Amino acid sequence: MAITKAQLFNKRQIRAAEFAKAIAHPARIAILQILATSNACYCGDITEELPLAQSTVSQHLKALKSAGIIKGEIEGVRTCYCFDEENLAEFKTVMEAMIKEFSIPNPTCC
Amino acid sequence: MAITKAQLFNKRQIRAAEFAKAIAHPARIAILQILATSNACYCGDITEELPLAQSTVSQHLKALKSAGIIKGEIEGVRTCYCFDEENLAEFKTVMEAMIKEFSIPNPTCC
DNA sequence: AGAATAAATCGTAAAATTACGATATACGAT
DNA sequence: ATCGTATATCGTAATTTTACGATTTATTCT
Repeated sequence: MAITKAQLFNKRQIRAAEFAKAIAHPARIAILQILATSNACYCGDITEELPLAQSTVSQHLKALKSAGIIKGEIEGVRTCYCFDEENLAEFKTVMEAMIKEFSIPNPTCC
Repeated sequence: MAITKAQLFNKRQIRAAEFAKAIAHPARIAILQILATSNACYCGDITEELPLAQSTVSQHLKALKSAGIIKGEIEGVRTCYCFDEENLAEFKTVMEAMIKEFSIPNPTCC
């Protein structure tokens, strides 16, 4: 983009956007669902359940980890991915706060 | 991107990702907060409250409208933007369902 | 009809995202 | 030490996003 003005928004807005961006792709939602509902937690197992290449899944996992939604525990040659419960709580708080905020009916307009 | 495989994910995943993408930018979250808490609802008024050009705000409004989170009612020379309550309910449902889904502790791993 | 105003769209450029295959890295087993 | 396996990273290409100013469109007012 021509100019980046993200720094002109507040931290809450930036964090919420970050979380939203993390789940702004069907593949990442699918990965999170796999983590939540199946017992797959290795990149390889997750890749098997998805129509994507291993490198692509690894990339998506990295994105989820960067946002803090998941964490990766190295287990020898592989990495076990699972939800980062602490940050997941923050995710919930941020998202629910936003949902709540948007639900305030504005009486002055429309 | 080289190949698009979005069609290989299910509708719920795609819809959730769409909603998430809509709020995946601080400016769009700020716009929604302005809509929710101030009585600004015209592109011009919203632009005044943000460090962005009118055309940029208009673009963000379009993205929010495309996702269905807001709607625009033409009022003569201007357009009054407000939440699309029906879709906002869907947004809430989808997001809350996802949050809930991710909260199921996986007993088999990590 | 013409001027003023608000919003949308166009054109453009920079950056980010997404995907893949190929390669590198890291670890366990032999 | 070497081999095999799992994951991460690199390199690349296509697409999308983001931003801006300039222009167009649409409507109201004079």
